[in-house]
Amino acid sequence: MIPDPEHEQLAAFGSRLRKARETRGLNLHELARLSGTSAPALSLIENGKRDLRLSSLCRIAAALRVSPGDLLEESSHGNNSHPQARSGGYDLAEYR
Amino acid sequence: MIPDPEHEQLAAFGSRLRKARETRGLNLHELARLSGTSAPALSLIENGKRDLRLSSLCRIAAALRVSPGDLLEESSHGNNSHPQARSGGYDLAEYR
DNA sequence: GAAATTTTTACCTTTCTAGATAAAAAGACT
DNA sequence: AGTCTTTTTATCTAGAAAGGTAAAAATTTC
Repeated sequence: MIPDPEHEQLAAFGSRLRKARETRGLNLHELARLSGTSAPALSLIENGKRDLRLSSLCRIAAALRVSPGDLLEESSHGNNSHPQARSGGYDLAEYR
Repeated sequence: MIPDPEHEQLAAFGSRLRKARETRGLNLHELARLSGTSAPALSLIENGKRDLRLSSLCRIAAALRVSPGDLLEESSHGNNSHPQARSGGYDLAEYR
């Protein structure tokens, strides 16, 4: 059930998605119709309780008229801050 | 079987991923070990033949020391060109 | 405070990601 | 040519995404 550093990522993604949707003035039902992802699924995703496929992410982003990357980075509207600041949390194996 | 505009997105993602991996001088086996996604799966993903979960995308990006968004936008190394240029192709339902 | 809308949760089913393993194909090196 | 490395493909299995539907919470509106 989502190992935790990942849950953090999904939660952050979810809140950006929610913000983008609300900016658009859409409710879950409307976004569901536009994106092809059901409203219950969207609810889970926005709350960081469900993982989603890249293809779903792209469909949702298209429905919101934002680029897929905008839903992954901070700020939905342009501002590209941290160039290489790895957001932290992740600590996999090291290169060698 | 991936509806097609999506296959295009996945294929584009895959080639950016491959480029990023090769830039890092990693082979599939090494990236598999670093990311937790198996080499066969990575091969399918890089060739646009398999969808992947957002959580997997984030793990892979972390293993490559790039931000997840960098694998979705053009250019794997820093240069953030087109701010809002919707790449085109998508044409879902319209707002109303 | 009741009614309507929106969101969340639950249950069920189908489909697909993803790992493991192995084997085949492709490339690289001597 | 033959060997080693890297990548691709195939098969099998487990587990999770995602849709549908419906019902329960939570918000909003009158």
